[in-house]
Amino acid sequence: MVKRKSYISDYCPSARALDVIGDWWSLLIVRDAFDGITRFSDFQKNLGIARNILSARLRTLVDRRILEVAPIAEGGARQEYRLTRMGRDLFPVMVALRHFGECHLFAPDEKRSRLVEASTGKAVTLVVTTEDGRPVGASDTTVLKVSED
Amino acid sequence: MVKRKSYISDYCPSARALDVIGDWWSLLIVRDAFDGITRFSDFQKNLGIARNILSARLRTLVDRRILEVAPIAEGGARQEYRLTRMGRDLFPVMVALRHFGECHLFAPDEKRSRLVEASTGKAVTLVVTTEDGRPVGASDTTVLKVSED
DNA sequence: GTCAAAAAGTTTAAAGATGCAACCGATGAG
DNA sequence: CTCATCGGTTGCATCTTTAAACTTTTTGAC
Repeated sequence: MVKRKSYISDYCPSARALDVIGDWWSLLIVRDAFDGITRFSDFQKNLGIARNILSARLRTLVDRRILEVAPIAEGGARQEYRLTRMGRDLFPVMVALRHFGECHLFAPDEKRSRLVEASTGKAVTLVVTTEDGRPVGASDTTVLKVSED
Repeated sequence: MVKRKSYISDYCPSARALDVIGDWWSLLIVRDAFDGITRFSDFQKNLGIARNILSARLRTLVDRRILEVAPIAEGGARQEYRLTRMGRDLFPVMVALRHFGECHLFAPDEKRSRLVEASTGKAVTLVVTTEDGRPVGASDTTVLKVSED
């Protein structure tokens, strides 16, 4: 979609992820999809995005298997956009962004929406851990360059 | 930086976060900063970004308190860009993106870089949990619209 | 100390992306 | 049958990004 130097994303998983959902609108569309929005015009109204751009973004998100299109069930021939399995796997990314926003981008007394567990109403957050479950911070970690799996 | 309808990010923490680091280059710069890069020309070489854009992005990242500028220690008058406390708090976002990339954007046998705990070499990952530590998935959660803190 | 090269930008013109409004064909409501 | 709505597409004006040239300090080599 956007023409860029692709050598950046050769080996780095974060860069490849950004290649897929790194432009301004894509993640907002995904956020709305997590909120249950499925229709073209609902995305459009909610985001205030230009229609041609929304159309292009939805197309590339479908191409990249983040969303899938299906005809709406009840009789009609209209379509709806839903997150694929892969799209739903962006959930931690959304939670991480939300958490960052909550911590740093709101005045203490400012109104905001909150993400909670549906059954208990408890706040949802996230932790970075090693594979055996111990929490780690940025400074405890290092990136191994280009290793075989 | 980019002119957008700002009513999108009125109350949603994810949208505000995207407002700050949601454009293509900013998160890549932050990723490099996590990798220890501090100098203008190192960012430029590593990313292949146009210099004027890098200059603009660094400036806005500094304005938004993600990065800070300081003169380089050893005698010189050159500057270096470092993550602030707030910038380091983007770590979970980077890990989430990296994890998504690793799971979905590489062929099984393809070479890639990996994020590990420095002291043990164990893989680093992340979990979405409730405040009391139980893991939850996207479908277990719901967003409460605009609530007072 | 001098000269050359690199660092860290700024400027400018062309190419590409985005936003806006108008238009269009297919449904669906009455 | 007629009209409004949905889900787009097309064309045009505007804004952004890029690439490449040009400054101005700062290093480094001799």
